[in-house]
Amino acid sequence: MGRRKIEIKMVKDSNCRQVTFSKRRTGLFKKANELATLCGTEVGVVVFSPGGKPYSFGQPNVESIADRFLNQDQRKTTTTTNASSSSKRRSKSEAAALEKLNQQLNDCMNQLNDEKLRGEALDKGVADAKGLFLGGNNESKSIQELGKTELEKLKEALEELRERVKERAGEMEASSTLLMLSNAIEPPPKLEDDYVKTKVAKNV
Amino acid sequence: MGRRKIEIKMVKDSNCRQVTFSKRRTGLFKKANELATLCGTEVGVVVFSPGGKPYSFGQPNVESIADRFLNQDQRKTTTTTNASSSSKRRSKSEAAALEKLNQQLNDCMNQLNDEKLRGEALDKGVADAKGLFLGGNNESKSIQELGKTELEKLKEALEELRERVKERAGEMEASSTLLMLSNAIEPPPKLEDDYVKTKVAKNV
DNA sequence: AACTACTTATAAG
DNA sequence: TGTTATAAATAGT
Repeated sequence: MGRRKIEIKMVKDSNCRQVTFSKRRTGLFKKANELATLCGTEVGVVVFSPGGKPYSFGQPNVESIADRFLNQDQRKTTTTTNASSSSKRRSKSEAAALEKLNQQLNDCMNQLNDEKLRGEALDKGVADAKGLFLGGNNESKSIQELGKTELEKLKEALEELRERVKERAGEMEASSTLLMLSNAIEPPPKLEDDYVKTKVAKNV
Repeated sequence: MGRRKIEIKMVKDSNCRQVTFSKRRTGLFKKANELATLCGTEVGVVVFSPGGKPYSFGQPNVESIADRFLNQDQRKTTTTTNASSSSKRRSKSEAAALEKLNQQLNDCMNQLNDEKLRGEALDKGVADAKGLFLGGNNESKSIQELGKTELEKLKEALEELRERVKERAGEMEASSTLLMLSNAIEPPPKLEDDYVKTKVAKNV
């Protein structure tokens, strides 16, 4: 949200870090207040500055939030997010907290696994797509995998390309690429072939 | 930050309120996490939903934040803490286990986030690749984005395709697709064109 | 500390 | 739940 995108990593320069801390603490408290107001809920936030000084926001006040949270009723289901632990109240609830964290970790790892599998599938798809154009030695297979609708689209797209070639016959990459296409598929007469090679040489 | 500016007042419709709560709780926790990460500081947030359900975020965990805050902040309580503030007597091993789980969950969620971003990038890449082939009206731009090396590869790939066409002149999809290619780029004489259309009709 | 150009969050659909 | 137009937060100055 600033002049540039930043990575969410520890800010190295301690001066910048202090500035960032101030700005973002203000923003965080503002958000907390809006949430409490809009939804009529209790919200508590505690932050320690890089120098160790405590800052807090609370609706109605931090202490009551902390107490309510720490002493919360065991009947309720506590949902925690991210780097958090949960409920309190002697060892009984601690066991529950551990169990719940465990469950969250489990869920998270499952999701991570799913995402990884999806990523791999996409990698493969991208590789195939590249192969189809630039690629290797499985063209007919790939082409055969295209559906009829896709073949139609391909045809249309290439017809449009042909028009472009006409329009901009003397231009750069696009044109010479299409000449190459033409050359590769329907070898032109010898002289034409040489002409094409000359054109291509400019761009390759 | 939405389609319209809203007043920061209690949202009347309880359904909308619940939606707003969910979105903004997510946003608040994200901000809290960013602050903690960017500045290397401890941050704790506790929120109760309109239904009274507690949610929390904590770096490293809410309880330690709460304890640190309640025990250190002398401004409001001169007397030492009572029942509510003391989780110091939690056993060392439990604290360590909790901390470790928290760290694992944190790591896992960061990885998950990375994977999701990567997956989105790949999705976009695949979509672009499809557009390049089947696509719309930005062919020349896309082709111009190909580097010289890629143009070389494209040329080689297409030359190999031409060979295949020769070899398997009468065969199915691959061949007719290539005939379409040819047709699209270098329109054959009328009679040839009709022939091609007949061939294509079998497969489209 | 104030200013914006940009990113991010989110209200509405 | 996912999308999009717009408001808001904020990084660099």
